[in-house]
Amino acid sequence: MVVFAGQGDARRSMSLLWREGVSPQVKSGPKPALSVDEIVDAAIVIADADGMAALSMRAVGERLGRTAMALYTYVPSKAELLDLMVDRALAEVAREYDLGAGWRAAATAFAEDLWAFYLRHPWQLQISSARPVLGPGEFAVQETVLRILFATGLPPHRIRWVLGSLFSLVRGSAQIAVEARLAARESDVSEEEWWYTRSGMLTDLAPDLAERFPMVTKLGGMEPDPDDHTPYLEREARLTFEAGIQVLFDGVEAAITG
Amino acid sequence: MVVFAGQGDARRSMSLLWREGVSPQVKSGPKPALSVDEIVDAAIVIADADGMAALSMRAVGERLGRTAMALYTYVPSKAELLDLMVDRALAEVAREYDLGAGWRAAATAFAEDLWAFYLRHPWQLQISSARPVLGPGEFAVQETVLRILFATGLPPHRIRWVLGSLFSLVRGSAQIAVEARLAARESDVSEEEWWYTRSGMLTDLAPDLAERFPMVTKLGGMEPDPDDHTPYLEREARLTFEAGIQVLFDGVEAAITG
DNA sequence: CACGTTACTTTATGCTGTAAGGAGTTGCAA
DNA sequence: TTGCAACTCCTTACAGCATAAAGTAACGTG
Repeated sequence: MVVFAGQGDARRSMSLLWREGVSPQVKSGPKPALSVDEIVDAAIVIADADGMAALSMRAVGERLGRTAMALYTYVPSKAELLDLMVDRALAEVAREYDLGAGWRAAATAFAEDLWAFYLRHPWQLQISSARPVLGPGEFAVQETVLRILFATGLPPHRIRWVLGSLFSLVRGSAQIAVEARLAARESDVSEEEWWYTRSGMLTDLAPDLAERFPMVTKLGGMEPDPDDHTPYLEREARLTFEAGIQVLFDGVEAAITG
Repeated sequence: MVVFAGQGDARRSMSLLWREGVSPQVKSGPKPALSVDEIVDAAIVIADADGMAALSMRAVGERLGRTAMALYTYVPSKAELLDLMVDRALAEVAREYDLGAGWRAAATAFAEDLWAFYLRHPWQLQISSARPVLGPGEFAVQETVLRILFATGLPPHRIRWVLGSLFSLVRGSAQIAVEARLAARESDVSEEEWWYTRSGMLTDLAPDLAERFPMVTKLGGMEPDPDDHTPYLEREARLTFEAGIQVLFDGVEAAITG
């Protein structure tokens, strides 16, 4: 199910997000052996490697040689930890795109990087983007893409939907690619096996499939490319991504000239 | 976190999905007081009303006056129940679209209906579309949209990415709208309050925001429309949806003539 | 050296999905 | 008619989850 970021206690969450360069006040008591950053990093490592389902407070604690409860000294709750994960990961997205070759080249490069980012951090796609985290990482990404999009010369109200569509297309197609991988691993069944088994059962259970759904049949299924051993769904997702942003950018060009 | 459909035992799941018109064999033992359909319907009601987080086997059982374990007589596990929910809900999507006014009008109407469907059943967006359920409902929806898209005259390999982009755009924008609502309810904070609180804290924590992120500032935030009291994010999502599919369909037209 | 503050642990609570086993009901065969 | 197998449904139990509450140990400052 979807995880909502931005659900924890607002003030605590936000001050953790924007804690950049806060002078560590001298305090009594034992020295903290951990740090928020260490915890967030550990959580990201777990989520990257084993998926969101494996991300428990116990797991993060264990990875740092602590109990789950030890984390609560640093982080108010799991919700805030998720916020911090999201924003910290976003910080690694590139910020500088050369606009010398035009906005379209830069926008395409950005979309590529964002796609790669989601493949590196699949769990990002499982976190709702409706309630933004409003951390420095997220702002930086927005700033980056907006600098490119404003180079089109379009007014803000147009930029907004371009932004929305761009993220929808990248997230949507990346999700297919990512979940194809995740699902394969979670169920210990490769994509090929899965499809093979399922289509066999389908012809058993609904032998009239081709007549009932002629268009689906006409579209055809996986035709493996002997030269490309990327799993089918992932390749399909990739093609959708490329074609999708092309069409979007064509639309932007039309809006500019029209 | 994302829920994977299609993860349960393949054979059992598929035969439940395609059980249409299976003759109920005479069996010994007490008459079943429930049915798979009743269970699936109850689960959908719960998910519609209270969200995926509230959908537990105990909750479904309770709604039917049974214990959680009673459900396991009808359904092998929660994973299969999710498959059945997905496919059954999809069955309510309209199937007949008039192609008399051209593919574009029909495709737009379909996109509208799909958007409305996701707003009616927000939990659908929380289920991965990477591993399709392969049930009759899903096939019917695919058949419906493909009948429209094949009316463009484009070859299958082009239809595929149009299909993918269409679903990405609809799902992506619907997700924003839907999660804006969900998050508001889950946190007992209205969208306006949430934004107000957050932006207040932002100016406290990062007073140089406007200088650091000039483009974000330039894009502007929520400008409430005095005539339209739809929440901001939902309105924004709606605009993205409309503009997104327009651009997509423009691209399709270009592909046809070009 | 005592005391307050802080880091961290243990224990406990109420959720979750579901395995295991038992009770009760029904239809068919002997 | 009786016995039995098949079936529905229940209770109990378990592991794993987030996290509240309370306790212990370490540390800096008075």
